[in-house]
Amino acid sequence: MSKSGFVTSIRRQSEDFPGWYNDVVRKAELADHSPVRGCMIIRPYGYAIWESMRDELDRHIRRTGHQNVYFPLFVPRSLLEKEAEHVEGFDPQVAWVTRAGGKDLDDWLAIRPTSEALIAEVVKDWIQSYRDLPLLMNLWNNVVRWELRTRLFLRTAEFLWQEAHTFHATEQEATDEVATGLEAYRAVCEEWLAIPVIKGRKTENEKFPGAVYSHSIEALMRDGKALQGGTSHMLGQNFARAAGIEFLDRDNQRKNPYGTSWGFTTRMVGATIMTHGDDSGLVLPPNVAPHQVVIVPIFRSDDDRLAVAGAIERVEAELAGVATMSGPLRVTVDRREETPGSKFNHWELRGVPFRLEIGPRDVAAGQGVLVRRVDRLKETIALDALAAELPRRLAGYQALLFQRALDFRAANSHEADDLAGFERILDDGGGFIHAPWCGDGACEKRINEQTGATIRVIPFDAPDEAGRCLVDGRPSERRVLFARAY
RNA sequence: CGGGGCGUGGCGCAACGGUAGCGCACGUGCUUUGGGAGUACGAGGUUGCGGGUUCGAAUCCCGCCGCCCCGACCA
Repeated sequence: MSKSGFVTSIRRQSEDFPGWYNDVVRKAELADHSPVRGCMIIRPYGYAIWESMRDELDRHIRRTGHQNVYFPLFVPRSLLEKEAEHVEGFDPQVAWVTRAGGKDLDDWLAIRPTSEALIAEVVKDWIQSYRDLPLLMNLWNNVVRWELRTRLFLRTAEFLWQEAHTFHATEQEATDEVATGLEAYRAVCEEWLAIPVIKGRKTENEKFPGAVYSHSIEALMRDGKALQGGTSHMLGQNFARAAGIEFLDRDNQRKNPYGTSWGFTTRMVGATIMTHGDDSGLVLPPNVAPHQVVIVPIFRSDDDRLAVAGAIERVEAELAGVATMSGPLRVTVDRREETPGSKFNHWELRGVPFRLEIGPRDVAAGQGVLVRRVDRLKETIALDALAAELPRRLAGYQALLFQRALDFRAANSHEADDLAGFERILDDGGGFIHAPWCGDGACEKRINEQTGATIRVIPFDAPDEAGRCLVDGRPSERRVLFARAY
Protein backbone atom coordinates (compact mmCIF):
# COMPACT_ATOMS: atom_id res chain seq x y z
CA MET A 1 0.00 0.00 0.00
CA SER A 2 1.25 3.47 -0.80
CA LYS A 3 1.02 6.34 1.63
CA SER A 4 -2.07 7.66 -0.10
CA GLY A 5 -3.94 4.48 0.71
CA PHE A 6 -4.04 3.49 -2.95
CA VAL A 7 -2.12 0.48 -4.08
CA THR A 8 0.55 0.96 -6.64
CA SER A 9 2.76 -1.44 -8.49
CA ILE A 10 5.03 1.08 -10.13
CA ARG A 11 7.93 3.12 -8.86
CA ARG A 12 7.04 6.62 -7.73
CA GLN A 13 7.40 9.36 -10.31
CA SER A 14 8.85 11.79 -7.80
CA GLU A 15 11.48 9.35 -6.52
CA ASP A 16 12.68 7.66 -9.69
CA PHE A 17 11.40 9.22 -12.88
CA PRO A 18 13.17 6.91 -15.37
CA GLY A 19 12.11 3.88 -13.32
CA TRP A 20 8.57 5.18 -13.17
CA TYR A 21 8.54 5.70 -16.93
CA ASN A 22 9.72 2.17 -17.61
CA ASP A 23 7.19 0.70 -15.20
CA VAL A 24 4.34 2.62 -16.82
CA VAL A 25 5.31 1.58 -20.32
CA ARG A 26 5.64 -2.05 -19.34
CA LYS A 27 2.84 -2.48 -16.82
CA ALA A 28 0.27 -0.48 -18.77
CA GLU A 29 1.22 -2.83 -21.62
CA LEU A 30 2.21 -0.11 -24.04
CA ALA A 31 5.40 -1.66 -25.38
CA ASP A 32 8.02 -4.36 -24.95
CA HIS A 33 11.65 -4.75 -25.92
CA SER A 34 12.37 -6.82 -28.99
CA PRO A 35 15.05 -9.47 -29.49
CA VAL A 36 17.07 -6.81 -31.35
CA ARG A 37 18.73 -4.19 -29.20
CA GLY A 38 16.99 -0.86 -29.16
CA CYS A 39 13.93 -1.96 -31.08
CA MET A 40 10.43 -1.83 -29.69
CA ILE A 41 7.31 -3.94 -29.90
CA ILE A 42 4.31 -1.67 -29.63
CA ARG A 43 1.48 -3.52 -27.91
CA PRO A 44 -2.21 -2.97 -28.68
CA TYR A 45 -2.83 -0.31 -26.03
CA GLY A 46 0.28 1.65 -26.95
CA TYR A 47 -0.45 1.31 -30.64
CA ALA A 48 -4.03 2.57 -30.15
CA ILE A 49 -2.62 5.73 -28.57
CA TRP A 50 -0.23 6.16 -31.49
CA GLU A 51 -3.05 5.57 -33.99
CA SER A 52 -5.12 8.29 -32.39
CA MET A 53 -2.44 10.95 -32.71
CA ARG A 54 -1.42 9.62 -36.11
CA ASP A 55 -4.97 9.87 -37.42
CA GLU A 56 -5.44 13.36 -36.05
CA LEU A 57 -2.18 14.55 -37.59
CA ASP A 58 -3.12 12.85 -40.85
CA ARG A 59 -6.32 14.88 -40.94
CA HIS A 60 -4.28 18.09 -40.57
CA ILE A 61 -1.90 16.98 -43.30
CA ARG A 62 -4.69 16.23 -45.75
CA ARG A 63 -6.59 19.37 -44.88
CA THR A 64 -3.54 21.41 -45.85
CA GLY A 65 -3.39 19.83 -49.28
CA HIS A 66 -0.85 17.04 -48.88
CA GLN A 67 -1.20 13.58 -50.37
CA ASN A 68 0.02 10.38 -48.79
CA VAL A 69 2.53 8.37 -50.80
CA TYR A 70 4.95 5.54 -50.20
CA PHE A 71 8.65 5.33 -50.90
CA PRO A 72 10.76 2.23 -50.24
CA LEU A 73 12.74 1.25 -47.19
CA PHE A 74 16.05 1.00 -49.04
CA VAL A 75 18.20 3.87 -50.22
CA PRO A 76 21.23 3.21 -52.41
CA ARG A 77 24.45 4.37 -50.82
CA SER A 78 25.28 6.56 -53.78
CA LEU A 79 22.07 8.55 -53.31
CA LEU A 80 22.49 9.09 -49.61
CA GLU A 81 25.94 10.53 -50.27
CA LYS A 82 24.79 13.19 -52.72
CA GLU A 83 24.09 15.90 -50.17
CA ALA A 84 27.37 16.31 -48.29
CA GLU A 85 26.12 17.78 -45.02
CA HIS A 86 23.27 15.28 -44.96
CA VAL A 87 25.44 12.18 -45.26
CA GLU A 88 27.89 13.51 -42.72
CA GLY A 89 25.09 14.03 -40.25
CA PHE A 90 23.45 10.67 -40.69
CA ASP A 91 26.22 8.27 -41.62
CA PRO A 92 27.06 7.05 -38.10
CA GLN A 93 23.42 6.19 -37.50
CA VAL A 94 22.68 4.34 -40.71
CA ALA A 95 22.12 0.58 -40.79
CA TRP A 96 23.33 -0.97 -44.05
CA VAL A 97 22.30 -4.03 -46.01
CA THR A 98 25.54 -5.40 -47.41
CA ARG A 99 24.38 -8.81 -48.51
CA ALA A 100 21.22 -9.99 -50.24
CA GLY A 101 20.16 -12.81 -52.52
CA GLY A 102 23.11 -14.84 -51.32
CA LYS A 103 25.62 -12.30 -52.62
CA ASP A 104 27.57 -9.37 -51.23
CA LEU A 105 26.20 -6.13 -52.68
CA ASP A 106 28.42 -3.76 -54.67
CA ASP A 107 26.27 -0.75 -53.81
CA TRP A 108 25.20 -1.10 -50.19
CA LEU A 109 21.62 -0.31 -49.34
CA ALA A 110 20.87 2.02 -46.48
CA ILE A 111 17.82 1.28 -44.44
CA ARG A 112 16.30 4.76 -44.61
CA PRO A 113 17.12 7.01 -41.67
CA THR A 114 14.89 9.56 -43.44
CA SER A 115 13.85 9.89 -47.10
CA GLU A 116 15.02 13.28 -48.40
CA ALA A 117 17.73 11.89 -50.64
CA LEU A 118 15.61 9.18 -52.21
CA ILE A 119 12.65 11.44 -52.79
CA ALA A 120 14.70 14.20 -54.36
CA GLU A 121 16.17 11.68 -56.77
CA VAL A 122 12.80 10.32 -57.81
CA VAL A 123 10.81 13.52 -58.12
CA LYS A 124 13.25 15.12 -60.47
CA ASP A 125 11.39 13.35 -63.26
CA TRP A 126 8.06 14.58 -61.93
CA ILE A 127 8.99 18.24 -61.79
CA GLN A 128 9.45 19.82 -65.21
CA SER A 129 7.38 23.00 -65.00
CA TYR A 130 6.23 25.50 -62.43
CA ARG A 131 2.84 23.92 -63.14
CA ASP A 132 4.08 20.74 -61.43
CA LEU A 133 4.59 22.70 -58.24
CA PRO A 134 3.98 22.73 -55.40
CA LEU A 135 4.43 19.02 -54.87
CA LEU A 136 3.05 18.22 -51.44
CA MET A 137 3.68 14.65 -50.26
CA ASN A 138 3.56 12.81 -46.97
CA LEU A 139 4.81 9.36 -45.96
CA TRP A 140 3.76 7.30 -42.96
CA ASN A 141 6.52 4.77 -42.46
CA ASN A 142 9.28 3.39 -40.29
CA VAL A 143 12.88 4.56 -40.25
CA VAL A 144 16.01 3.18 -38.65
CA ARG A 145 18.67 5.16 -36.81
CA TRP A 146 21.28 3.17 -34.92
CA GLU A 147 21.13 5.12 -31.69
CA LEU A 148 23.73 4.45 -29.04
CA ARG A 149 21.28 4.70 -26.21
CA THR A 150 17.63 3.85 -26.56
CA ARG A 151 14.50 4.23 -24.46
CA LEU A 152 11.07 2.86 -25.27
CA PHE A 153 9.14 5.36 -27.43
CA LEU A 154 11.56 8.22 -26.72
CA ARG A 155 14.45 6.91 -28.76
CA THR A 156 14.39 3.53 -30.47
CA ALA A 157 16.58 2.16 -33.23
CA GLU A 158 13.51 1.82 -35.41
CA PHE A 159 10.61 4.19 -35.03
CA LEU A 160 7.35 5.05 -36.74
CA TRP A 161 6.71 8.52 -38.02
CA GLN A 162 5.34 10.74 -40.67
CA GLU A 163 7.69 12.57 -42.99
CA ALA A 164 6.31 15.26 -45.26
CA HIS A 165 8.32 16.26 -48.30
CA THR A 166 7.39 19.26 -50.37
CA PHE A 167 8.78 21.17 -53.34
CA HIS A 168 7.96 24.74 -54.25
CA ALA A 169 8.64 27.21 -57.03
CA THR A 170 9.52 30.05 -54.68
CA GLU A 171 11.37 30.48 -51.45
CA GLN A 172 8.39 32.28 -49.94
CA GLU A 173 6.10 29.33 -50.62
CA ALA A 174 8.58 26.99 -48.96
CA THR A 175 8.87 29.35 -46.00
CA ASP A 176 5.10 29.26 -45.60
CA GLU A 177 5.12 25.48 -45.86
CA VAL A 178 7.63 25.15 -43.03
CA ALA A 179 5.16 27.12 -40.92
CA THR A 180 2.24 24.96 -42.07
CA GLY A 181 3.99 21.80 -40.92
CA LEU A 182 4.98 23.26 -37.57
CA GLU A 183 1.45 24.53 -36.97
CA ALA A 184 0.04 21.04 -37.58
CA TYR A 185 2.37 19.73 -34.87
CA ARG A 186 1.42 22.49 -32.46
CA ALA A 187 -2.26 21.75 -33.01
CA VAL A 188 -1.89 18.01 -32.47
CA CYS A 189 0.28 18.49 -29.37
CA GLU A 190 -1.80 21.17 -27.73
CA GLU A 191 -5.31 20.32 -28.84
CA TRP A 192 -5.10 16.53 -29.04
CA LEU A 193 -2.37 15.53 -26.61
CA ALA A 194 -2.87 18.50 -24.25
CA ILE A 195 0.88 19.16 -24.33
CA PRO A 196 1.74 22.86 -24.41
CA VAL A 197 4.60 23.65 -26.75
CA ILE A 198 6.91 26.50 -27.63
CA LYS A 199 7.57 27.14 -31.29
CA GLY A 200 10.95 28.33 -32.36
CA ARG A 201 13.99 28.07 -34.53
CA LYS A 202 16.84 25.64 -33.89
CA THR A 203 20.37 26.97 -33.67
CA GLU A 204 22.90 26.20 -36.42
CA ASN A 205 24.40 23.44 -34.27
CA GLU A 206 21.02 21.79 -33.77
CA LYS A 207 19.46 22.08 -37.21
CA PHE A 208 18.73 19.11 -39.50
CA PRO A 209 21.76 17.95 -41.52
CA GLY A 210 21.34 19.44 -44.97
CA ALA A 211 18.73 22.03 -44.01
CA VAL A 212 18.99 25.80 -44.37
CA TYR A 213 17.20 26.11 -41.06
CA SER A 214 14.97 24.01 -38.79
CA HIS A 215 11.97 24.95 -36.72
CA SER A 216 10.63 22.83 -33.91
CA ILE A 217 8.24 22.72 -31.01
CA GLU A 218 9.48 22.10 -27.53
CA ALA A 219 7.60 20.69 -24.53
CA LEU A 220 8.47 20.32 -20.85
CA MET A 221 8.22 16.92 -19.18
CA ARG A 222 7.34 16.42 -15.51
CA ASP A 223 10.95 15.68 -14.56
CA GLY A 224 12.03 19.11 -15.74
CA LYS A 225 13.58 17.92 -18.98
CA ALA A 226 12.60 19.19 -22.41
CA LEU A 227 11.43 17.12 -25.34
CA GLN A 228 11.30 18.10 -28.99
CA GLY A 229 7.85 17.39 -30.35
CA GLY A 230 8.19 17.76 -34.09
CA THR A 231 10.52 19.47 -36.51
CA SER A 232 9.97 21.33 -39.75
CA HIS A 233 12.92 22.02 -42.03
CA MET A 234 13.60 24.53 -44.74
CA LEU A 235 15.78 22.60 -47.16
CA GLY A 236 16.20 25.52 -49.54
CA GLN A 237 17.58 24.30 -52.83
CA ASN A 238 20.15 22.01 -51.21
CA PHE A 239 18.64 18.62 -51.99
CA ALA A 240 17.18 19.83 -55.30
CA ARG A 241 20.62 20.95 -56.47
CA ALA A 242 22.29 17.76 -55.27
CA ALA A 243 19.74 15.65 -57.14
CA GLY A 244 19.59 17.97 -60.15
CA ILE A 245 15.89 18.85 -59.90
CA GLU A 246 15.10 21.69 -62.30
CA PHE A 247 11.90 23.19 -63.61
CA LEU A 248 11.05 25.80 -66.19
CA ASP A 249 9.44 28.80 -64.51
CA ARG A 250 6.92 31.31 -65.87
CA ASP A 251 9.79 33.54 -66.92
CA ASN A 252 11.23 30.73 -69.06
CA GLN A 253 14.21 30.30 -66.73
CA ARG A 254 15.38 26.91 -65.44
CA LYS A 255 15.40 26.89 -61.63
CA ASN A 256 15.85 24.54 -58.68
CA PRO A 257 12.75 24.18 -56.55
CA TYR A 258 12.78 24.91 -52.82
CA GLY A 259 12.15 21.98 -50.53
CA THR A 260 10.85 21.39 -47.04
CA SER A 261 10.52 18.32 -44.87
CA TRP A 262 8.89 17.79 -41.51
CA GLY A 263 8.45 14.86 -39.16
CA PHE A 264 6.50 13.68 -36.11
CA THR A 265 7.29 10.37 -34.42
CA THR A 266 6.19 7.68 -31.98
CA ARG A 267 8.24 9.49 -29.35
CA MET A 268 5.13 11.62 -28.83
CA VAL A 269 3.57 8.63 -27.10
CA GLY A 270 6.41 8.98 -24.60
CA ALA A 271 5.82 12.73 -24.39
CA THR A 272 2.17 12.11 -23.55
CA ILE A 273 3.17 9.72 -20.78
CA MET A 274 5.74 12.12 -19.31
CA THR A 275 3.57 15.23 -19.57
CA HIS A 276 0.50 13.92 -17.78
CA GLY A 277 1.37 10.72 -15.89
CA ASP A 278 1.50 10.47 -12.10
CA ASP A 279 2.34 7.99 -9.34
CA SER A 280 -0.66 5.84 -10.25
CA GLY A 281 0.48 5.53 -13.86
CA LEU A 282 -0.75 6.95 -17.13
CA VAL A 283 -3.06 9.93 -17.37
CA LEU A 284 -4.47 10.21 -20.86
CA PRO A 285 -6.21 13.18 -22.43
CA PRO A 286 -9.69 12.07 -23.62
CA ASN A 287 -8.88 12.75 -27.26
CA VAL A 288 -6.17 10.09 -27.37
CA ALA A 289 -7.52 7.71 -24.74
CA PRO A 290 -8.47 4.35 -26.28
CA HIS A 291 -11.10 4.04 -23.54
CA GLN A 292 -12.61 7.33 -22.39
CA VAL A 293 -15.00 5.88 -19.83
CA VAL A 294 -14.80 2.51 -18.15
CA ILE A 295 -17.88 1.20 -16.41
CA VAL A 296 -17.23 -0.98 -13.36
CA PRO A 297 -20.19 -3.04 -12.14
CA ILE A 298 -20.42 -3.56 -8.39
CA PHE A 299 -22.61 -6.18 -6.69
CA ARG A 300 -22.80 -8.83 -3.98
CA SER A 301 -25.79 -11.07 -4.49
CA ASP A 302 -26.91 -12.67 -7.72
CA ASP A 303 -30.00 -10.48 -7.70
CA ASP A 304 -27.82 -7.38 -7.48
CA ARG A 305 -25.57 -8.66 -10.21
CA LEU A 306 -28.53 -9.03 -12.57
CA ALA A 307 -29.99 -5.65 -11.69
CA VAL A 308 -26.63 -3.94 -12.20
CA ALA A 309 -26.00 -5.78 -15.44
CA GLY A 310 -29.41 -4.70 -16.73
CA ALA A 311 -28.81 -1.06 -15.85
CA ILE A 312 -25.39 -1.15 -17.50
CA GLU A 313 -26.82 -2.59 -20.67
CA ARG A 314 -29.31 0.25 -20.83
CA VAL A 315 -26.52 2.79 -20.26
CA GLU A 316 -24.42 1.18 -22.97
CA ALA A 317 -27.30 1.37 -25.43
CA GLU A 318 -27.90 5.03 -24.61
CA LEU A 319 -24.25 5.93 -24.98
CA ALA A 320 -23.73 4.11 -28.27
CA GLY A 321 -22.73 6.62 -30.91
CA VAL A 322 -22.77 9.66 -28.61
CA ALA A 323 -20.51 12.26 -30.24
CA THR A 324 -17.44 13.70 -28.52
CA MET A 325 -14.62 16.04 -29.65
CA SER A 326 -12.73 13.00 -30.87
CA GLY A 327 -15.43 10.92 -32.52
CA PRO A 328 -17.97 8.53 -31.05
CA LEU A 329 -17.72 8.11 -27.29
CA ARG A 330 -15.45 5.22 -26.37
CA VAL A 331 -17.01 3.34 -23.48
CA THR A 332 -15.87 -0.01 -22.11
CA VAL A 333 -17.65 -2.16 -19.57
CA ASP A 334 -15.27 -4.16 -17.41
CA ARG A 335 -17.14 -7.40 -16.92
CA ARG A 336 -14.12 -9.41 -15.84
CA GLU A 337 -14.44 -11.52 -12.72
CA GLU A 338 -12.21 -9.35 -10.59
CA THR A 339 -12.89 -7.28 -7.52
CA PRO A 340 -13.79 -3.62 -8.12
CA GLY A 341 -10.63 -2.43 -6.40
CA SER A 342 -8.52 -4.47 -8.76
CA LYS A 343 -10.33 -2.97 -11.72
CA PHE A 344 -9.93 0.57 -10.39
CA ASN A 345 -6.18 0.11 -10.25
CA HIS A 346 -6.06 -1.60 -13.60
CA TRP A 347 -7.71 1.31 -15.39
CA GLU A 348 -5.99 4.02 -13.41
CA LEU A 349 -2.63 2.58 -14.40
CA ARG A 350 -3.85 2.80 -18.00
CA GLY A 351 -4.92 6.41 -17.63
CA VAL A 352 -8.60 6.11 -18.52
CA PRO A 353 -10.12 9.60 -17.99
CA PHE A 354 -13.34 8.56 -16.25
CA ARG A 355 -14.56 5.55 -14.35
CA LEU A 356 -18.27 5.02 -13.82
CA GLU A 357 -19.15 2.82 -10.86
CA ILE A 358 -22.63 1.34 -10.92
CA GLY A 359 -23.77 -0.69 -7.92
CA PRO A 360 -27.08 -1.79 -6.39
CA ARG A 361 -27.59 1.45 -4.47
CA ASP A 362 -26.97 3.41 -7.67
CA VAL A 363 -29.36 1.36 -9.74
CA ALA A 364 -32.07 1.91 -7.13
CA ALA A 365 -31.46 5.65 -7.33
CA GLY A 366 -31.00 5.75 -11.12
CA GLN A 367 -27.47 7.09 -10.79
CA GLY A 368 -23.81 6.17 -10.95
CA VAL A 369 -20.59 7.39 -9.37
CA LEU A 370 -18.32 9.13 -11.87
CA VAL A 371 -14.65 9.32 -10.85
CA ARG A 372 -12.12 11.52 -12.62
CA ARG A 373 -8.70 9.90 -13.09
CA VAL A 374 -6.43 12.86 -12.56
CA ASP A 375 -7.59 13.76 -9.05
CA ARG A 376 -10.11 11.00 -8.25
CA LEU A 377 -12.82 13.62 -7.87
CA LYS A 378 -16.11 11.76 -7.36
CA GLU A 379 -19.60 12.85 -8.20
CA THR A 380 -22.91 11.06 -8.43
CA ILE A 381 -24.57 11.48 -11.76
CA ALA A 382 -28.03 10.47 -13.03
CA LEU A 383 -27.74 7.62 -15.52
CA ASP A 384 -30.14 9.28 -17.92
CA ALA A 385 -27.95 12.40 -17.95
CA LEU A 386 -24.82 10.55 -19.08
CA ALA A 387 -25.38 10.89 -22.81
CA ALA A 388 -25.60 14.65 -22.48
CA GLU A 389 -22.99 15.09 -19.75
CA LEU A 390 -20.13 12.80 -20.73
CA PRO A 391 -19.06 14.68 -23.84
CA ARG A 392 -19.03 17.86 -21.75
CA ARG A 393 -17.03 16.21 -18.96
CA LEU A 394 -14.52 14.84 -21.46
CA ALA A 395 -14.06 18.24 -23.05
CA GLY A 396 -13.62 19.77 -19.62
CA TYR A 397 -11.10 17.10 -18.66
CA GLN A 398 -9.14 17.66 -21.87
CA ALA A 399 -8.98 21.37 -21.03
CA LEU A 400 -8.08 20.61 -17.43
CA LEU A 401 -5.08 18.49 -18.42
CA PHE A 402 -3.86 21.17 -20.80
CA GLN A 403 -4.20 23.85 -18.15
CA ARG A 404 -2.45 21.62 -15.61
CA ALA A 405 0.45 21.15 -18.03
CA LEU A 406 0.55 24.88 -18.71
CA ASP A 407 0.65 25.60 -14.98
CA PHE A 408 3.42 23.07 -14.53
CA ARG A 409 5.41 24.69 -17.30
CA ALA A 410 4.87 28.16 -15.86
CA ALA A 411 6.01 26.96 -12.44
CA ASN A 412 9.10 25.41 -13.99
CA SER A 413 10.15 28.19 -16.35
CA HIS A 414 12.87 30.50 -15.18
CA GLU A 415 15.05 33.34 -16.32
CA ALA A 416 18.78 33.33 -15.77
CA ASP A 417 21.16 36.20 -16.47
CA ASP A 418 24.44 34.62 -15.46
CA LEU A 419 25.96 31.17 -15.44
CA ALA A 420 25.81 30.75 -11.67
CA GLY A 421 22.07 31.39 -11.65
CA PHE A 422 21.67 29.14 -14.66
CA GLU A 423 23.38 26.23 -12.94
CA ARG A 424 21.45 26.81 -9.74
CA ILE A 425 18.19 26.35 -11.65
CA LEU A 426 19.45 23.15 -13.24
CA ASP A 427 20.52 21.77 -9.87
CA ASP A 428 17.16 22.69 -8.42
CA GLY A 429 14.89 20.58 -10.63
CA GLY A 430 15.64 21.97 -14.06
CA GLY A 431 12.86 23.16 -16.31
CA PHE A 432 12.88 25.76 -19.05
CA ILE A 433 15.47 28.48 -18.71
CA HIS A 434 15.14 31.67 -20.72
CA ALA A 435 18.54 33.27 -20.92
CA PRO A 436 20.50 35.69 -23.07
CA TRP A 437 22.86 34.30 -25.71
CA CYS A 438 25.15 36.14 -28.09
CA GLY A 439 24.42 33.88 -31.03
CA ASP A 440 27.85 32.26 -31.19
CA GLY A 441 27.87 28.47 -31.58
CA ALA A 442 31.03 28.26 -29.48
CA CYS A 443 29.20 29.69 -26.48
CA GLU A 444 26.35 27.27 -27.09
CA LYS A 445 28.73 24.31 -27.05
CA ARG A 446 30.51 25.53 -23.99
CA ILE A 447 27.38 25.82 -21.94
CA ASN A 448 26.34 22.35 -23.06
CA GLU A 449 29.65 20.85 -22.02
CA GLN A 450 29.58 22.61 -18.71
CA THR A 451 25.93 22.09 -17.73
CA GLY A 452 24.41 19.44 -20.00
CA ALA A 453 21.78 21.92 -21.12
CA THR A 454 21.25 22.86 -24.76
CA ILE A 455 19.47 25.63 -26.58
CA ARG A 456 16.13 24.02 -27.40
CA VAL A 457 14.83 26.79 -29.61
CA ILE A 458 15.05 30.48 -30.25
CA PRO A 459 11.36 31.10 -29.50
CA PHE A 460 9.39 32.97 -32.13
CA ASP A 461 7.59 34.99 -29.50
CA ALA A 462 10.67 35.99 -27.48
CA PRO A 463 10.52 39.78 -27.13
CA ASP A 464 13.50 41.95 -27.97
CA GLU A 465 15.49 42.38 -24.80
CA ALA A 466 19.02 43.72 -24.64
CA GLY A 467 21.23 41.57 -22.44
CA ARG A 468 24.60 39.96 -22.10
CA CYS A 469 25.46 36.44 -23.19
CA LEU A 470 25.60 33.97 -20.31
CA VAL A 471 28.93 32.66 -21.42
CA ASP A 472 31.06 35.48 -22.77
CA GLY A 473 29.07 38.62 -21.88
CA ARG A 474 28.76 39.84 -25.45
CA PRO A 475 25.50 41.64 -26.35
CA SER A 476 22.36 39.53 -26.73
CA GLU A 477 19.21 40.74 -28.46
CA ARG A 478 16.74 38.37 -26.80
CA ARG A 479 16.47 35.36 -24.53
CA VAL A 480 16.60 31.85 -25.96
CA LEU A 481 15.19 28.67 -24.45
CA PHE A 482 17.64 26.40 -22.66
CA ALA A 483 16.98 23.06 -20.97
CA ARG A 484 18.35 19.64 -20.40
CA ALA A 485 16.59 17.53 -22.98
CA TYR A 486 15.66 14.04 -24.06
C1' C B 1 31.30 3.74 -27.15
C1' G B 2 33.04 5.26 -21.61
C1' G B 3 31.43 4.83 -16.14
C1' G B 4 28.12 2.20 -12.72
C1' G B 5 24.44 -1.70 -11.76
C1' C B 6 22.16 -6.38 -13.29
C1' G B 7 20.66 -11.12 -16.08
C1' U B 8 17.29 -17.49 -12.01
C1' G B 9 9.21 -19.71 -14.16
C1' G B 10 5.20 -14.09 -17.16
C1' C B 11 6.89 -10.17 -13.11
C1' G B 12 9.73 -9.28 -8.45
C1' C B 13 13.30 -11.88 -5.78
C1' A B 14 15.99 -16.11 -2.77
C1' A B 15 19.46 -19.95 -2.89
C1' C B 16 26.19 -18.07 -3.68
C1' G B 17 30.01 -25.32 -4.70
C1' G B 18 25.91 -30.44 -2.77
C1' U B 19 18.03 -32.41 -4.77
C1' A B 20 16.35 -24.71 -7.88
C1' G B 21 12.71 -22.19 -3.95
C1' C B 22 9.37 -18.01 -2.33
C1' G B 23 5.77 -13.97 -3.34
C1' C B 24 2.71 -12.03 -7.12
C1' A B 25 0.57 -13.41 -11.60
C1' C B 26 -1.61 -18.06 -14.14
C1' G B 27 -5.56 -22.78 -14.19
C1' U B 28 -9.83 -25.34 -11.58
C1' G B 29 -13.48 -25.50 -7.43
C1' C B 30 -15.94 -23.08 -3.36
C1' U B 31 -16.68 -18.59 -0.63
C1' U B 32 -16.11 -13.30 -2.08
C1' U B 33 -16.89 -8.25 -4.81
C1' G B 34 -18.29 0.33 -3.26
C1' G B 35 -9.96 0.86 -3.51
C1' G B 36 -5.45 -4.61 -5.77
C1' A B 37 -10.27 -10.83 -1.78
C1' G B 38 -9.81 -15.73 0.93
C1' U B 39 -9.11 -20.83 0.60
C1' A B 40 -7.88 -25.77 -1.42
C1' C B 41 -5.63 -28.24 -5.24
C1' G B 42 -2.63 -27.52 -9.68
C1' A B 43 0.48 -26.11 -13.91
C1' G B 44 4.89 -23.60 -15.14
C1' G B 45 12.69 -23.78 -15.09
C1' U B 46 18.00 -27.41 -20.12
C1' U B 47 19.29 -20.56 -13.95
C1' G B 48 20.97 -15.03 -20.95
C1' C B 49 24.55 -17.78 -24.53
C1' G B 50 29.31 -20.48 -25.27
C1' G B 51 33.58 -22.49 -23.17
C1' G B 52 36.46 -23.95 -18.76
C1' U B 53 37.55 -25.66 -13.42
C1' U B 54 35.28 -29.64 -10.30
C1' C B 55 33.15 -36.14 -8.27
C1' G B 56 29.39 -32.18 -8.56
C1' A B 57 28.30 -25.25 -11.13
C1' A B 58 22.62 -20.88 -10.82
C1' U B 59 26.97 -20.38 -7.56
C1' C B 60 34.07 -20.14 -9.24
C1' C B 61 37.02 -18.56 -14.01
C1' C B 62 37.18 -16.73 -19.35
C1' G B 63 34.58 -14.86 -23.57
C1' C B 64 30.16 -13.13 -25.79
C1' C B 65 25.06 -11.21 -25.78
C1' G B 66 21.27 -8.41 -23.61
C1' C B 67 18.82 -4.98 -20.10
C1' C B 68 18.75 -0.61 -16.74
C1' C B 69 20.94 4.19 -14.89
C1' C B 70 24.56 8.38 -15.96
C1' G B 71 27.40 10.65 -20.22
C1' A B 72 28.72 11.49 -25.57
C1' C B 73 25.35 10.77 -30.77
C1' C B 74 20.19 11.86 -31.65
C1' A B 75 13.32 12.50 -33.00
